[in-house]
Amino acid sequence: MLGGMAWDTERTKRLLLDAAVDEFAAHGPEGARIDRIATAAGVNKERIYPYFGGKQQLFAAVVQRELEQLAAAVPLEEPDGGTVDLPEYAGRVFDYHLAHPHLLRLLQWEALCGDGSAPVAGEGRRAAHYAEKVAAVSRARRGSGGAGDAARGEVQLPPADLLYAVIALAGWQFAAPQLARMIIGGAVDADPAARRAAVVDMVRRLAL
Amino acid sequence: MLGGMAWDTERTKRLLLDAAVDEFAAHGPEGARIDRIATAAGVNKERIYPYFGGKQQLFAAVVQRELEQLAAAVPLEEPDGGTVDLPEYAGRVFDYHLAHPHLLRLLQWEALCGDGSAPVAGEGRRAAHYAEKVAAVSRARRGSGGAGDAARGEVQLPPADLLYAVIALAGWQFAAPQLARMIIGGAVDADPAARRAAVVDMVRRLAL
DNA sequence: GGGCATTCCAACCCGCCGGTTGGTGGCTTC
DNA sequence: GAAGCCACCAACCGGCGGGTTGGAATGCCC
Repeated sequence: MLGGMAWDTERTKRLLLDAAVDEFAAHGPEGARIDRIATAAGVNKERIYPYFGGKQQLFAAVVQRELEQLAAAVPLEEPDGGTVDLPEYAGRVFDYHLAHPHLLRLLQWEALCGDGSAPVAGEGRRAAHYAEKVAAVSRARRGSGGAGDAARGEVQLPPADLLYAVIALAGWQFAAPQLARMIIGGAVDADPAARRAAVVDMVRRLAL
Repeated sequence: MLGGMAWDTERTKRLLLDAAVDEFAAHGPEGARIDRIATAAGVNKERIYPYFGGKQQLFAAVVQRELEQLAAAVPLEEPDGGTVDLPEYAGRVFDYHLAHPHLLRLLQWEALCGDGSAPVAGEGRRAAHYAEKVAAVSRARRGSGGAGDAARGEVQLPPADLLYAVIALAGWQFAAPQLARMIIGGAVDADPAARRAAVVDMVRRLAL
């Protein structure tokens, strides 16, 4: 039609996926409406079925693509040459969630709708990804362990717990904004920089 | 009929609420089915409308009741005279989530289904409740602030941030079990005591 | 016994929504 | 031009599910 360029099936699929990300993130696999996705994409809804098979498969495709984009946007190795600043990393995780609120919502829908104990799609790859991050944290901390803290009788937190804390502290206020709003007083949207600074500060204290 | 005791409207309402908790926690306000709730309660579904008004109101009633139960079961102030042990409080929050997985799921559904910025049902009371907790934390810390930490140039974390951290650290592994499983290696179910200890330890470090 | 409220049962209405189908026209390839 | 795929449009189907209604049984109060 007005877009003119027919014959580009990849573009059609991409338009559908783009619209589906918004719709699924907003309403979840149950509440999402096929018609809304098609309308938002500027594509007829029937196109979904030859390309993806149905609503559930479209949701799976959306989650998969978002995870791939995450893996591409957040590389394992630090680009600046190997030094790992964990509090700053927490800040970047916060930034990512702030800029891409879809991902966490999709993961929450996945957690809520799926069986809690059953492995999710692509769990193997994703677990390996996190194991790599834990290893990176462990590597980075081995050198930076201050003797002063050791003198205080403190034992460092296990790297996995630390990574868990980073993700929880950075992510919780996006996952449960109504709680964060009621506790903090202002929403995340009110002053993102302050929230980011708080997360960075908390991780800094934990990483001692 | 078989229950015999008709005429006990409170009992009927309670039966409906009990069944609704399970149904809503499992499927959310959209995916929940009125018929399933009524059947599980052993009550006819029409009873819902005179008592609660509809599906959404029933969901709100369920959330409210569960929150009241949490507040009653996990007080912040020690009953033995007002001392506040924040790490231990985090541990008790963890215990509560472990024993009552419904609550956090309900809050997640609420967060996902509701408009992110619009106030949720009963937000005023709930916000006041959290403000009270923040005040208690603030009161408790004023005395315990170690001079040693001040000598190190450390400023204490704001009480609200601290309470936020407690709730986030204790709750995240129940809210996103698949992430926790992939990061930590074992699920929460595998070794709850270890996870609890980790949460308590992290809060202890933050509360310094 | 006569009102009145509560509950059960059993349909029923109606809108929504996932998915399908048939027809038309355009673009590409041969 | 003929064949074939791609996309649009429009209508349609069928089931599901929230919510409603009417009728009958039962217990409470006067």
